[in-house]
Amino acid sequence: MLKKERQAYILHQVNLHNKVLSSLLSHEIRVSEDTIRRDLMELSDEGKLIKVHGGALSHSFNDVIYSGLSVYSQDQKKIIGQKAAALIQDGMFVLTSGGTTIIEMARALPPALRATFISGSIPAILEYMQHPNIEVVMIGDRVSKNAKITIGAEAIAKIKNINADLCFLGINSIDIKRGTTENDWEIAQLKKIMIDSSQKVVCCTISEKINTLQPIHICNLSDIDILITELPPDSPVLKPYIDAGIQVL
Amino acid sequence: MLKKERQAYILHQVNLHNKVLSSLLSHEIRVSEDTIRRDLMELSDEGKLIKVHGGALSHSFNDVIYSGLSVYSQDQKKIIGQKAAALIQDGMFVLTSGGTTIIEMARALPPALRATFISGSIPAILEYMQHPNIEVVMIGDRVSKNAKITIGAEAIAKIKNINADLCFLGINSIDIKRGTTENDWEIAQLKKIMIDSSQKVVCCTISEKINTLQPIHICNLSDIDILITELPPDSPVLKPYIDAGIQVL
DNA sequence: CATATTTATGCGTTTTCATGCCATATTTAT
DNA sequence: ATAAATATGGCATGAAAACGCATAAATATG
Repeated sequence: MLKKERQAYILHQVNLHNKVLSSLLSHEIRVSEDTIRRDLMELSDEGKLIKVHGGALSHSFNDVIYSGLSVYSQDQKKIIGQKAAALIQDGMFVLTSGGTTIIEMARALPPALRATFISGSIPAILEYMQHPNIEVVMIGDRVSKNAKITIGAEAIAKIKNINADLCFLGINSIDIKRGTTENDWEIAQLKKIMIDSSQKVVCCTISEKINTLQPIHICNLSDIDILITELPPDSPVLKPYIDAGIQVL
Repeated sequence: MLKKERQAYILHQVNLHNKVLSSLLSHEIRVSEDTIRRDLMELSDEGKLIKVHGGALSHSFNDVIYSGLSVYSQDQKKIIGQKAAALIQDGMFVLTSGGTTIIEMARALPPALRATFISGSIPAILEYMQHPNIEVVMIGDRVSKNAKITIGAEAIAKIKNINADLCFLGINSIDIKRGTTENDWEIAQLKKIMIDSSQKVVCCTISEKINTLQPIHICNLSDIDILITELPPDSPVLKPYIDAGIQVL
């Protein structure tokens, strides 16, 4: 069998099944795995497939995943994300909302971390999926196209059954008197339940949302354990929250 | 034998078999391999074939096998997507698996369509979310990073409670004897349940996957109502499936 | 017709290519 | 953490190609 023939066959298989395994091909074509690997390498160099450990993937296969997410990462949110990620330890069950700060948290997770992340937010789930070692659980229900999160009775019931170690909420408003507030009723319900279902509640927000209000109440300051912003904890604007018994990072 | 004769013979062989081996030709025509090589070189210079190490290939070989497939199969899938999308009517509840054909179906949905789509496939959900009028429901559970789909007991239980009008399955193997098969156990389970939970079952696949087998059984042909490929329904390869009582589009 | 000249072919030698094998990293899964 | 699978780079080997050269047949030339 000619080299080109073999490569054509491989390419055919890749396009057919979206993936090939070196070991399988080697056995099938009866050449050494070295040869297969060299072939895959060449085809990969020519851009005809994507080489991965153990075999190769078709290009169209991998395209799918990178489609939906183009969050412009602000430095402030990156800082918040890093502080938040540092709280998570191996083995934890972590419940999270959606939002850009949460996405940044997901990106800041150390690769070695082994934990379970539970969320109804599709962008968040997409980020968690990139991580090599964390277990990802999606809360199902009706999908809100705006918020890109699953909402509804089903989702709420599901979250109620969870007992998480940590809950990360990206919030849009926090106020010393009224606590955190929302402008979407369904999402407010979800966040309330998430708070109830977690041992510790962490709120993440950029500082400009501090001392702002929205119509729908989520929780009081007393329900919040940790508040994360991009500011250093001794910033004056955070003082009232520390005084209210919240740990500020 | 004259040189021209020899070259004509070689060319004939190339066009007939899509490939020739220098060694074989040399033996066949009883000239030295050098001569064959020189012939191949000349023919290659004239653009009549493609010289490779060990022999030569016909042009059509490269055209068909190489450049064709990746783009071609995308087009094929678009055709499938359109046929599939045409089956859906306002008000329907539609259960779908993941896979590239399903994605194309999602893209082919008419903007005015009002229906409810239920799936555990994240790429599929992302597509459905782009649509202005359809309701999207996500099946929750553990996320399989490979398949980008939610899998597990929870997901299965959820699907069991659904009674959908239509079920679209992107399948990787269908065979006249064994029906449809899978190589992932969890996904096979999901597909089985989806079939049980739907009035009508539609299988979508490019024709290359017809009459192929994989290890895990999903369902028999009798469970399938409609089969969609990129081929016209009267293609010979589809005949056995029509005879088996499947509606082929 | 004798003899250059071109063309086609084969042969040996040297290079290059394709492939397998192995020892050692690296990655992945358990 | 550990075992299994996979990757990497070097090396050996046989097969194919390239190159130069010799030869012989075909063709041209005076």
